[in-house]
Amino acid sequence: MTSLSISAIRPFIRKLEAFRTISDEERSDLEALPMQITEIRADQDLVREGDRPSRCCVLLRGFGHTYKMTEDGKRQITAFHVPGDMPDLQSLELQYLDCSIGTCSPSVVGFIPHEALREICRLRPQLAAVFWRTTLVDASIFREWMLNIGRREAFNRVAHVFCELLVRLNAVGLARNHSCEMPFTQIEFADATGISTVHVNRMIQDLRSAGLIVLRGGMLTAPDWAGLKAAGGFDPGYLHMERALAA
Amino acid sequence: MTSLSISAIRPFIRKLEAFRTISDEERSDLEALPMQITEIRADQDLVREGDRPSRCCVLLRGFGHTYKMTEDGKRQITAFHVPGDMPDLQSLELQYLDCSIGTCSPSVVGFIPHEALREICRLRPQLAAVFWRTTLVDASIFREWMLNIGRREAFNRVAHVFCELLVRLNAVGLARNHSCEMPFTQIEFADATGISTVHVNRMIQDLRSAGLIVLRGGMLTAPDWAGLKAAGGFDPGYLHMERALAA
DNA sequence: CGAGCTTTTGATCCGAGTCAATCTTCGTGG
DNA sequence: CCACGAAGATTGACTCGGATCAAAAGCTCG
Repeated sequence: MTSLSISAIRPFIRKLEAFRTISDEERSDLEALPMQITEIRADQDLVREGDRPSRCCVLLRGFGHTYKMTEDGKRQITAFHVPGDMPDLQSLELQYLDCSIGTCSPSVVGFIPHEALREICRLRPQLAAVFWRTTLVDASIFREWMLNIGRREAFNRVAHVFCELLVRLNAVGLARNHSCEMPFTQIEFADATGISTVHVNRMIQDLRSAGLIVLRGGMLTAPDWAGLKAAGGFDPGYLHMERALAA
Repeated sequence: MTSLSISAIRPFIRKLEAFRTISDEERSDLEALPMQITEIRADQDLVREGDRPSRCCVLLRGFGHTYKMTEDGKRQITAFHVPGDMPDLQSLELQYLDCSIGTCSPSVVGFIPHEALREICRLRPQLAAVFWRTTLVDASIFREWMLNIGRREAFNRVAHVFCELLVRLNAVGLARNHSCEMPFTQIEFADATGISTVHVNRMIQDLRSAGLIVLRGGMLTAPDWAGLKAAGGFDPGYLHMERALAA
């Protein structure tokens, strides 16, 4: 169990290291966190809007998303999650969950009791600061998504989402040569970009015929990275990954 | 100067108290923060995307907004700011500013050096947690705005924004009887909701003729609060203001 | 092999954008 | 106190990006 968790949480440590060096002592404290590690099927909710969780999730393998629904049943995905992400870290400080979080692919998720996280934050204020920082980066991504959804055309929106996922996956070692796993459905891209499924499909085909993406069998490749970035109006600054991008 | 700042920072304390009781010691530490208080005209940028500030702003009087621009010059407002808000608190942890922040009306702004904020966070971890919490609430608001922009019709979007502003202003004592100051222009509402100015104008007129709002001379009133909430699909849970709403 | 998803395609429609002009407001200077 | 100019609010006419509807074609997996 212990050895399993130590290797399993590697994406988690890697994600934190995208923002700041993690010392050996910090690393061993992180590895010592009590964590219940569970395999979870695709399309399962981990938590739901209105919950008052007493633990946080860490996505260790697989992909997920955060979403909200309007009163009349329309869904907006507010974030995609990749390995290493703590999608509900906010629940440590905010009792009430204002959104739902689910898996998009078969996943491995670690659950850490709030208590244990509070303890490690108390003992290691530097780690608390890194956790804070990850939530601030999430907020920065939300701002960029608002710009994307509110002020870019459909074609550019979809390109932007692909750019972001490639860069974020690259930061946790899950992309190479502008190529990565991409298990999200077009329905999910539609709900993330605020357009309809049919139109997402058309934009993806336009991106294909422009030679900007290859998307087949759950894999995405960007044969023309500069072109894709230009199409998405993508500037990675908002991801605050100086360290990871420099590497 | 000291007495000026102590009374001037009242909205700041009040905002924090919307989320948690502030003890007397915490309050006096907050009042002792070195703060340069400045009057600023309307439509001035406080900070710009790309800056690396060494201080944080507190909006003490007046209204502001955070915004980002696309490469081709379209603006998305990602947040409105009311007295008490710290619109760039994130800069304490994230070097690079990923958005611009400006005033919308004549304002009074306090500037607090990062150093001083880091010091108070070190001495009073409980206050650090409250600061973290305010940034998490901001993120929650971003998620709700994404839902608003991505999945609600123009009429409902505009209603939602009015609901949120009424509740937030009420929380800092700046609204009564569902009525508050409302200095934002229709251009700003357009850039906040992701629609065009012309269409915002039409939606506002629809809201008026539906008897849901009275908007004149920089004042907003909601004669039919339940109706406006219904129109906006507004549920204040995402504001995480149990304390303020209960009061 | 068939059921149930996704993805794709085509046809049609509508919410909202754009353009252009006019009307208000409001602050400023004479 | 009033004329003037600038910015915001309003209105109308026209256009278009993207939604909706419906159906067909691929995939995946029990």
